[in-house]
Amino acid sequence: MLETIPQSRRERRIAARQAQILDAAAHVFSQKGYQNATTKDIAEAADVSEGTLYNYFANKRDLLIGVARAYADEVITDMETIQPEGYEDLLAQFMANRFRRGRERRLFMVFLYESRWNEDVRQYYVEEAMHHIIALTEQHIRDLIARGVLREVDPAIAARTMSATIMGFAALFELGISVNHGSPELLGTQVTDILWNGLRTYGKNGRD
Amino acid sequence: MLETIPQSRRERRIAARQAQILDAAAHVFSQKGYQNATTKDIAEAADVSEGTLYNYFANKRDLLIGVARAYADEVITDMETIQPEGYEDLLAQFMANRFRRGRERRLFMVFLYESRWNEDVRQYYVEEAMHHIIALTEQHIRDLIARGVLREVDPAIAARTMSATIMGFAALFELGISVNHGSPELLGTQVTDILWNGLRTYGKNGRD
Amino acid sequence: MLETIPQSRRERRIAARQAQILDAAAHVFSQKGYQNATTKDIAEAADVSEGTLYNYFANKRDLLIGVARAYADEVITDMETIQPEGYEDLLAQFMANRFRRGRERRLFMVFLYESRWNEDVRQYYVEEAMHHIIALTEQHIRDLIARGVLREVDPAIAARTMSATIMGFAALFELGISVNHGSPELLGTQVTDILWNGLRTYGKNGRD
Amino acid sequence: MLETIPQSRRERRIAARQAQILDAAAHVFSQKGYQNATTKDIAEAADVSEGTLYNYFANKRDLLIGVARAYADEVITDMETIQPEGYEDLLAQFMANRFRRGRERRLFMVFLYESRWNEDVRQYYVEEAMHHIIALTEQHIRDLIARGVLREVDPAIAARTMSATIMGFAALFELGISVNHGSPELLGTQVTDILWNGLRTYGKNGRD
DNA sequence: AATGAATGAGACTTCATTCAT
DNA sequence: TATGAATGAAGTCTCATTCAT
Repeated sequence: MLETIPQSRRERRIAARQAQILDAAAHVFSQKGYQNATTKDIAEAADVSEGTLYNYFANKRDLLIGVARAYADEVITDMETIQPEGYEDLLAQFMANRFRRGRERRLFMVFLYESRWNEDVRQYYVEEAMHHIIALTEQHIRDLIARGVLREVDPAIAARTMSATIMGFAALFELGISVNHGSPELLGTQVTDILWNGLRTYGKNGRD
Repeated sequence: MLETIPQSRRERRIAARQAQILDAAAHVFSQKGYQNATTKDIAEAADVSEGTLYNYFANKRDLLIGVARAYADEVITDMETIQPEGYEDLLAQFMANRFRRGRERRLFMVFLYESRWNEDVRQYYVEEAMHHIIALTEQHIRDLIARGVLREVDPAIAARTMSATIMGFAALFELGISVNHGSPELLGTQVTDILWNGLRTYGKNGRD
Repeated sequence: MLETIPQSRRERRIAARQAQILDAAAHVFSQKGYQNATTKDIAEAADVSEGTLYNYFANKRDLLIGVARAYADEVITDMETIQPEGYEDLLAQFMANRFRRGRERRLFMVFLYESRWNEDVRQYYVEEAMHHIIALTEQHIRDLIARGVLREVDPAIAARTMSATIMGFAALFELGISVNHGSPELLGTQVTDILWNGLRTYGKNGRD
Repeated sequence: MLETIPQSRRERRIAARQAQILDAAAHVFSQKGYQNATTKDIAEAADVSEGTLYNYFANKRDLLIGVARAYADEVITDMETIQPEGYEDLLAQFMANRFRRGRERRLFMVFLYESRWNEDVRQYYVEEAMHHIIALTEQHIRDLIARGVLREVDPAIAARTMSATIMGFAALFELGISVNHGSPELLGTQVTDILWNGLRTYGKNGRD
């Protein structure tokens, strides 16, 4: 809630240092996961000493929470800036934005996993980011149904199905399981096609 | 008769003890994840000493591999015993079988995550189980397309979409994100409905 | 002091089993040293179970002592059977007998080392075998001096010098430090030549 | 000036701490041998925590190598500083320098033994130190033969005989086998006398 | 008497965290 | 504020020894 621009030079320096450390932590976590990452790794990546980490974050877990929070903010912003006209390729755009970069996919996996053992990660990542995304998606779907674009599915179910499919594909990508001849973008289009056909009405957008 | 069932009392005792330890390990891993689980935890859950673990498994990683292998076998058997007549609710049945129990869902998440850091888990779980499942699904879809039940989607894409959606829902469940008024079975049905509609043809099974 | 021939079949069987285990232990100790050798190694080499070892020997240390005692007996017997006429090549013969086989050299090193940490090994190997050998050598030297063959060195010093040189060469051999063009036998001859020249008188055997 | 002496205070502190730990390790290894020594022992002797050991050495084996290397350096320096005029009592001086202190003798035994199981100890101690010593000795002997002081023995054999005798005496000392009425210095003189007589010519230095 | 699975003490090692400089 | 050496709790793993079969 203190999301204002830091006034003093001191505050700006602190914020910059925090961001520098968080970025390093995100990098290391995405490469090694939370447990395998050492504070030494993170300090080296951030080009500070280990001791300095503890001047900005209470402990290693706090670093993970910081990364999760930043990631959640980014996801929400990303989601909200997708233009309403793009309803049909909502998934495609979101997938492209989120999972084009391996680092984002891997971080996503880390949060997904660690939120089971870490209440705060769950708080920041799951509660805030994912619920937010799902709520937005649900609203979109509700609108589309009202406008007759989509058939009358349960919007809650539909929104969760979309999220689940996206998450699942991120995992498949990370596991190296994917169609060999498809780029991320092409894949996104094809997946969207299937889900979209599962959801839409068949008056105006009949099969070709 | 001589192949599958251990002959001597000694061999039976060893197999039983191995199973006992693997079961304990599966339990602990599903509760704590791999890294948070200690060999002490597992030994206590198996009601043996820590040293005994090492009479049956080379190291902690080997325990995880053992659990993954057993899980993979189970998944494949499960998949193969689903009756062909149940094509339409293939997903529903599989989801119900696999993810009705929280322990299975949680183990699935553990394997999904650990396979990134552990080549053997990837080998046993991803390579053998998931590829197998996807291949089977792909074949089912191919058949259904040939019989005109499904429209002409790319079977590879479709099979992966199904897997991704199932995996994603397992994750959502674990995260506590799901429709509050739905049982796993009802959920499965609804999800299936969406995907099914995204895949089927619209001649005989047109919308009502 | 019970060095009689076992009467009953039972006693003979016990003695045979003990010998079998001791031989295995000697083999393993010579290959791996005492600390690196495991009771499992020894049991496998002896083709018995680990438990059986403990029916014949109180503990692992007791196995080492048993091997040391047997080795000491052998050394003493060996030493005593060298013919008196062979005075001049006493060293050569003894070196050849003792250290021709790598196993003997390596066991020697093991006893030498372990006797520092193990009072019983010191007792059986050092006290009994080495003191015996040195005493015998000393007596030989005393005789040779009395007969005018050797010059009037201190027999105690001379005997210890001989032992030290032999031991040292065994070590050099094990370390792989030796003259590349010499066989053990040739080496023995040359070493003997040097020591012998250091000890003998120069009336009848003057330099040529 | 910039090479041998650490510049900064930090580097000096690190070097001092390393030396402190190595000294403690040398002490413990000489008392207990390598295998019997625990990292706990060494940490206590160095008056640091066990964890601190691992800030300076990768593992226990690395500590042994560090001690061996320091010892080897010391031996070589020692050997090289013995004055050429002292040819005749080369052994006596070297023995006195090396083995007057029990700790040196015991460490020597530890390296001798452990180099069989530890490639790096062999590298640092045997390859570098012992080969060096033997080569130097061989050269000395070669010179003495050329100058007619020693008779025409094989210099390689003679050098190895000297080394072997010294090593053997170190072992005898450790085993408590030695002439009871002799000091190390007197012993050294007597041993030298024997070897010397075994090597020298008999023109100018004939027996009296 | 023989077996070998079970035991558990204790070894080595890692690493998040602290704190003197 | 920054540093990074020191810490020590806690983890994994080994292996001599025991004991029920």
